[in-house]
Amino acid sequence: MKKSYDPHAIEENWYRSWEEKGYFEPSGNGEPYCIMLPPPNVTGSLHMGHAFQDTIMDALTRWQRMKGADALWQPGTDHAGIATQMVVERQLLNEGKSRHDLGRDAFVDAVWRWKETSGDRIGQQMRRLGTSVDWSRHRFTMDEGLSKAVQKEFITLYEEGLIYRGKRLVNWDPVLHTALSDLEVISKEEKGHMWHFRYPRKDGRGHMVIATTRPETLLGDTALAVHPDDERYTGLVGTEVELPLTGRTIPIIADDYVDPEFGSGCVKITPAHDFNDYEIGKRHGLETINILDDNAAIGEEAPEKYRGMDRLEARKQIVEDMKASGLLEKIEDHTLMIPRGDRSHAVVEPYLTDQWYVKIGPLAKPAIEAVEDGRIRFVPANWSKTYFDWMHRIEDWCISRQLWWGHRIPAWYDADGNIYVGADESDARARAGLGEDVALRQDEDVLDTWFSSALWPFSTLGWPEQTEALQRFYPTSVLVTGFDIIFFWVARMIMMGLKFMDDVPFRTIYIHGLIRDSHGQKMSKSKGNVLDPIDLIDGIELEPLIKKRTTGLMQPQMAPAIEKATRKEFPDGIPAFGTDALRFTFAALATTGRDIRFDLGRIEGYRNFCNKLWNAARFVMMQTEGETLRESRDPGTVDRWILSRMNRMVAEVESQLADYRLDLAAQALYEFTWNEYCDWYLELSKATLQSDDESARAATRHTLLHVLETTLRAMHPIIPFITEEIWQRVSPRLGIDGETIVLQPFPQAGPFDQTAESDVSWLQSVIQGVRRIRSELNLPPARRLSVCFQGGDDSDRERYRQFAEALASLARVESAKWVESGYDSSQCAVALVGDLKVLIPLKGLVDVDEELARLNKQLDKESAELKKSKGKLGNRRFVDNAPEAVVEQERERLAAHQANVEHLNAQIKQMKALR
RNA sequence: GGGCGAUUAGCUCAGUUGGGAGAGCGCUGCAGUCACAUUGCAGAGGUCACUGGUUCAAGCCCAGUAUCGCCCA
Repeated sequence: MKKSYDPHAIEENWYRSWEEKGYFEPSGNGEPYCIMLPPPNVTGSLHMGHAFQDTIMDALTRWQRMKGADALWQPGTDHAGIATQMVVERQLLNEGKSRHDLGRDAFVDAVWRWKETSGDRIGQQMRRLGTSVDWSRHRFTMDEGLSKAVQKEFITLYEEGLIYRGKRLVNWDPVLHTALSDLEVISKEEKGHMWHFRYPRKDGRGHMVIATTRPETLLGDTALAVHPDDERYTGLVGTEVELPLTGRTIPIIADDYVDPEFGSGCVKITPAHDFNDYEIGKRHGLETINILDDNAAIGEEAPEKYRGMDRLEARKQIVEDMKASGLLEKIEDHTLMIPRGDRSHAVVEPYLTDQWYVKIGPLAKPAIEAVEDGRIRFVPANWSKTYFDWMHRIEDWCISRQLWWGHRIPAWYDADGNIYVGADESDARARAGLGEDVALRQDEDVLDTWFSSALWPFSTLGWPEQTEALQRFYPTSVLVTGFDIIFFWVARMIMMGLKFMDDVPFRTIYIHGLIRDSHGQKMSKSKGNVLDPIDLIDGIELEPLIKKRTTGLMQPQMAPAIEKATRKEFPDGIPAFGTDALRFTFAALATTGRDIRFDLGRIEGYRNFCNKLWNAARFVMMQTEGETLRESRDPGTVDRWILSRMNRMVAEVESQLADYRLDLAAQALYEFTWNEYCDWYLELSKATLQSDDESARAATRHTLLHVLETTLRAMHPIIPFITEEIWQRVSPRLGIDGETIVLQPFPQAGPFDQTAESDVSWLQSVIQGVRRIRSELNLPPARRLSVCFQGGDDSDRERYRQFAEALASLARVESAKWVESGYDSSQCAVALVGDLKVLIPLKGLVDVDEELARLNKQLDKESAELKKSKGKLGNRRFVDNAPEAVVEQERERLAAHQANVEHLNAQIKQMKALR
């Protein structure tokens, strides 16, 4: 084995071998266990969020597979309607073409081609991460089978009256020319203005003042509204005002919606361009005048002067014109919420169009109940509140998108606009009993991508066919996802699962946090703070990293700032940490919090851990090469100790994984491996391996291998590569035949050995006592020391007999002897282990003052503890009320502190006498 | 305005039914042929945000305050 852990050398080939040999396919035996990969964008690439999530899913899947479950991790990709279409359109734009130049069919072909050529990039990256998905079952939302599922979904819901077509205000993206669902619109505060305008009263007796943030909508006003109880306007309701610049007059109406405290208490109503106004318009039977076109420029229904102007241009002109007419009262700075499309970042307009909707109420109700009654469980449980909060206020879902890339809506229209729905045109005719003579044209629009991914947990398993896989793996075991898509995706899968499969899509929803950068900032291309998981695995030099972060920016002017920040944060680039270190880091970061800061220090630490493991294995291999080993029938205390500690670790890992606490599982593995196996067992084994006791040597070798092999299996779900690499070398020495650790059984915790644990704990205390004295008195580590033991009982003597060699080797004790209670310890430093005093004769080795300082420090500590204990036990109510065990524990502590204080006082007195 | 969350060592975070506050990183000192310097040994470092309450006992339970964050309107 190489002297240092070199991830590159060992990760290279294992994945290919695992995949080729089909280890990741369900075995067909055992309890079904299934995780659905949340499908990434087919043309996307792996980011930190994916890598984090994949690590969690892989750890769970590998763990279950090793436990004998029939484990399926189902992979696939999503066609990501808008995002993908935008990418291809942008490419066309580089050639000076638009999708309209190509036409629909050619454009869709172009997207398919790009999907093929851009390749399965994310799949390749997932392989680098070691994800144990069953690639042979890979699915894509636009595959034939999944497209059939979408058609069935649409037709069924339509026929049950749960899908309808309606003219409604939608969020209109004027750049992408499509409707967006509420969730695709991001509202943020931006600086703007509040314009105060005068609308002249028709009776000529003054004017009404209204305030607006969007002057251009004036052209579409069809009323002014005041609060019915607002005394200022009581007599005016029902009268009319002139709508400036249009030659129209509009009524003043009364509606509760108006806040009389806000502004003048009078608001303009533009039903065609504002969601609230639309509702008011409906209540009062107001006309809706659509003044915009698809580009959000002023359209046909507006006064001729403004037609064709962009909305912002029109805004300027209207303000000018109002000013010129003396109708502009004032302009104030104002901060307001601006809605933007999450893909195009264009300001979204409320816009009146025909769209398809899912009537959500009947679907939401059972979906709420499924979580209420525990058929679905959120982990952490608190997320159910977020889910309920949203589900109780959910509104009908706009599912049509004015795009070309996606599942085309399976609806046809005749010349009169009647709707026919079916799997294809002839099916639609057949369902309606319509002859061939009636001409039909298909709806131009496609369905929201989430309309297909809502079916993911069963469409990937073959639905609507009743496949074996569907029978076996639905409902799936756990969904692993981020809280940011609880509404987008999770809720919709639950609704559709219950609707079409009559059962929940998953039993558990494990919600993990979002990975942020080391400063807590969200990682984003525009901020230039993204980390590529592959760069953490392979490493990257500073210059390529800067180039990567500054090319293809939406705002190229940010490049210098990004470069500067990158140079500062990664002056030497990013070293290669390897996949296992990255995965261990993700596991360790998988706490219950919602934000996760990713810091390079962390991954470096876990890379070091991998190196530690590597070198421990190297040591074990060196010690066992060509040697006999045999499992002892009567293992020594130290062997029994490490086995007991190992069993505790295994039990802990098992229970933490079952609780989705990968952080605590990782911690248990880390602590056991480093702080117990390496720091103590390996060190203790060195003495045994050099002893004359052949059978003890053989037993120790066996234990070294056995504990390592077991630990490797416990770690494998989190760090698959290094564990496989080492296991391949270690397992033959134990006579284990198996071609891979992937399919080995997960360890089961054996019994704990309390006696061995206490014995070794004693040994550790003695060693640490000696080491502390050595360190605090600046005695060189290499100097061998003589020690004397004083006090203690038979068990101390027995333990000393047992551990003399270990003590010699780990504490560098040259000789040790027992002395009587009357022994003059005035020239000794003392360590206390229970009733036992460990004396180190100093013979002028050390400064008396230093030793006194050391003793006084200890005395202060002990005195403080003693005082605490005394206080507690002196409290009648504590003694009376606390459980007996707690009181007893306190009494023991008191006694120990008491004794320690006495010993230390005596020692200090002797020391002082020497001065 | 509604909902959710956070506040613990210099930093990032664990802390289970209430019963002597922990880890990693960083910091200080010592250690260079021995599995590993990607290391070892030892150490320093805490008003558990604040106020009040419950309790024999509160980081943990309850009420309130402050600061910060996320989601929704």
